[in-house]
Amino acid sequence: MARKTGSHSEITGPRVQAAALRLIAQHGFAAVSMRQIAAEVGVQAGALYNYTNDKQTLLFDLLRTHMEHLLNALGTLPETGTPMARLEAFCRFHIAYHIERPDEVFISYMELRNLSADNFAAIEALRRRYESHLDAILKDGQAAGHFALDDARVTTFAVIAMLTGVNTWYREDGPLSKTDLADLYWTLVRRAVAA
Amino acid sequence: MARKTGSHSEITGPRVQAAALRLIAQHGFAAVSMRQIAAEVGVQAGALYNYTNDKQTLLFDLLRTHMEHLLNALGTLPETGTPMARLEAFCRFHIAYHIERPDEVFISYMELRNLSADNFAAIEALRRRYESHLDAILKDGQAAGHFALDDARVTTFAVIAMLTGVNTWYREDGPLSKTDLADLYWTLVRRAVAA
DNA sequence: GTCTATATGCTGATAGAC
DNA sequence: GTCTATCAGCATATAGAC
Repeated sequence: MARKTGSHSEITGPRVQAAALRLIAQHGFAAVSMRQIAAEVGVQAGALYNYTNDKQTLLFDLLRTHMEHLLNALGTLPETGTPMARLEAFCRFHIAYHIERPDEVFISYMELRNLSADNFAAIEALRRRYESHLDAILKDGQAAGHFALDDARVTTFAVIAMLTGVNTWYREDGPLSKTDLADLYWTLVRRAVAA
Repeated sequence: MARKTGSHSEITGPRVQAAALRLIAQHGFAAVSMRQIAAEVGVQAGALYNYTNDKQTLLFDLLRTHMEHLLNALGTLPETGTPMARLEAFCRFHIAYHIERPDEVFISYMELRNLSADNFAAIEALRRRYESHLDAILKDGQAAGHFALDDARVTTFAVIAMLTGVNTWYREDGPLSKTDLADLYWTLVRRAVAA
């Protein structure tokens, strides 16, 4: 299998994504230059444009890929069971996924401002799909009398904000195991919504 | 009272702060240039350096001022009453203050990355002082048997994240009044912590 | 206190050699 | 697919006139 001239790697594309993700999470999109990303990968800046049309597209692809992975993973959760069981599964999933991918989560909240209008709309649509999953669970549980909610939509925002907040303080080398963590948050959510 | 030569305003300093706040909240610190801030104020870029040593200091002063105002306002809350009453007062205060100053809150979370190490440490210390206020209420209520908390520290993080999340979706021209909003969040918090 | 002018360096992106 | 070289523009910050 002949390589093309000058190719030193079969996987430069993913390495560009990984470098961009790490650097943008650390310094912010506007503060990171294409040259910095190239240096992290070990190529010259011009070579990056074999893998992205421009810097904006690079950011958009990072966010879109993250949201699609998140939605795919969400899709593997069982859709049967009581609303309470489904809510617990969602909460544990959300925490586990977010702890596992802090950089992706971080830039998906922090860099929305730096998306073009079209790209922003696309990411927001994916985010709404994710939130609507929780919203549906809450409304089902409300209708079945398992939950006592004054406003399901607000509860969705509140629960997601609370759970996502773990990324601002949780450290894997700290005193709490991931199971402890999920148990603590689940207890808070359960008590907040239970009838 | 003689003005100095070329002075066109007694309040350029505050106007610089306000312009920087608005632009940074909208576009991000690294994406906003001193020229943009100057244009918003109506002066040339060089004139900004009469009011700040450099761009970094401008950001730091915005965040420090916000945190100090927040702590001062927090200090006006009554420190007497049951832990439940103090918790309710804190929650309503936090939501009201954050809704009232969305730009300041936004940059205080988003631009921490762009602070120098020393400046970051200073802002983090102020933030910890704020969080410790809620932590103290939770621990008092726990000790008095009014709250049932598995972990007061985690509950502090969870409650603050949940309440701060209002800024990501709440709009004053939407269907919910500020009172409705505070009532909804307070209900969630109360049920999550009550014994 | 604000202006103009400038020093110095970095930016995103492209062209063409290999 | 990666390199080098380059374009045209904008960045922060400062100096000195007024």
